[in-house]
Amino acid sequence: MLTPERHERILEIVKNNQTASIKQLVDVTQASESTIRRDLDELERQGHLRRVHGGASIKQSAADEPAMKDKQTKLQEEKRAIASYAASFVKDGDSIFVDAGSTTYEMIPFLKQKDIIVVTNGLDHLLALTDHGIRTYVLGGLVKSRTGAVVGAGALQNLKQYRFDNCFMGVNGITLEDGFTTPDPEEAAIKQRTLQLSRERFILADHTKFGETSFTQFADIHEADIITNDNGTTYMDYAEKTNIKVVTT
Amino acid sequence: MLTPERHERILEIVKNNQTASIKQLVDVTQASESTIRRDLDELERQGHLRRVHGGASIKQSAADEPAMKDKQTKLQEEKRAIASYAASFVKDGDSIFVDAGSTTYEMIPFLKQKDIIVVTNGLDHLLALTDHGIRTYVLGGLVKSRTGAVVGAGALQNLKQYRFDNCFMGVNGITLEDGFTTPDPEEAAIKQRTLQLSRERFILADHTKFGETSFTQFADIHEADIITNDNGTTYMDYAEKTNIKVVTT
DNA sequence: GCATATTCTTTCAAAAACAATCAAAAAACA
DNA sequence: TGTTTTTTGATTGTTTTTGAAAGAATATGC
Repeated sequence: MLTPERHERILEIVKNNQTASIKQLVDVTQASESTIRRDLDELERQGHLRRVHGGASIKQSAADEPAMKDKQTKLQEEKRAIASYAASFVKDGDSIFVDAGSTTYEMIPFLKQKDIIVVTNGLDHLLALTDHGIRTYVLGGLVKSRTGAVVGAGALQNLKQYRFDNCFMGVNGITLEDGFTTPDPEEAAIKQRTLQLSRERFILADHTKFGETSFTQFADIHEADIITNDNGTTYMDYAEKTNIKVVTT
Repeated sequence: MLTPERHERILEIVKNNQTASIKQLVDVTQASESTIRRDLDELERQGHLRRVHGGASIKQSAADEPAMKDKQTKLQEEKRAIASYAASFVKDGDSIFVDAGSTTYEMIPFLKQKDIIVVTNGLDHLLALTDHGIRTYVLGGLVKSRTGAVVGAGALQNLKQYRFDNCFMGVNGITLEDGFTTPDPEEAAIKQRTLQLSRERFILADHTKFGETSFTQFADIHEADIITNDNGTTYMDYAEKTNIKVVTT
């Protein structure tokens, strides 16, 4: 059996059973343990599976335990609900800023019908926006490969030429004391400047963001409206200091 | 058994079984191992299969429709050869501009190893560049959904802050009289400005571009070097007016 | 927590496959 | 027919892959 064929078989077995032992794979492929081990190392290096003691298992990304996956999709649904609600604040003729990030990304399908101008610093957003036929401007500057966000001095400079009716922003942490926080200072700088240029300011946040604090603050709690959803939590504390819009899912 | 017949048989076997060993093919064709090896090398070179240790396997994701696709892939290979040659002009430490367009897109894999800064106005380029871990800046401005290119007054303004060691540009038409032409005036404006900001200027053009004229001229024939490939054509006329680099494929 | 049993990593040598070369055979050509 | 070119198969030394073995690391059972 040739190497690629063996790899195929291994991947197939692992995908079907979620997991496979070395012995099992030795039986199937008629190769030695050493060879199987080397194969598994190689396949892990290529990111096709995860090596575990005694064999291999699928990468959690594929199809994880129901519990964990459920949580993931649930959060996604939550984000979509928030995004849909957020999009309802956009009127025809508006110029809006859509920040990089997964929650704001969900807004894009809901913006399709509208006659608007969108500025974004998110790479993924760009493609989706133009795909939906939305008039889109991209912020110029350095592209961070990890987050796919445009940042840096050039981007800040570039921002100055724009004024927005609304801006929509993701966030990593929200507390009454520390306000809105995010891990990356460069992205924070963009957010901060954008807020200054917008008439209406919306922060999109699912329930996991409340009570958290991240590295860099980009605004006080009262400087933007929050759009979130009903998750059993009450946001009374926040309602005193800011305008918080809660959509029920 | 004649050579073409042997090739047919080999391809057939590989396609049916996903994979085939040298021994297996020796049995079927009654040819020697050396001959089979040579066949496999040849067939791989033609892109029909993938050579692996011990034999051959099908090219993953290969849906072969020879007729229609052939012309397409041939042009693609031509573009890749040109792109590879073009990339060889980039040195460590350079700041370069890579224009939107399919030919320049092919350059990206060849830029991977280099320590450079890339500015681009191509959306597809952006993703590929960051994926390859290249330090990338995007031009800010309006995104044209059809071509995925950033254009407009903002982009022109944005360009002013940069200076390039090299710029690499696609083109739609090249003639001695009309110089370099492209259909979209807005993209032409970007090209024109970029040329002014670059120390060395390269136009990448496969053989279909010569003798054509498109709507908007962005440079005279002598204002940039041409990188193209040998396609039986002689480019003597051009050599008198400009620096034309021909890579043989 | 300790002893036992697996499993892992590293190393090494054998086996298989490889690329390069060359001369014979076949085919093409004149 | 004789010459040239191309294709082929055998041979060589080299590289890659493989399986086995020994000691280290990890998991398991009590």
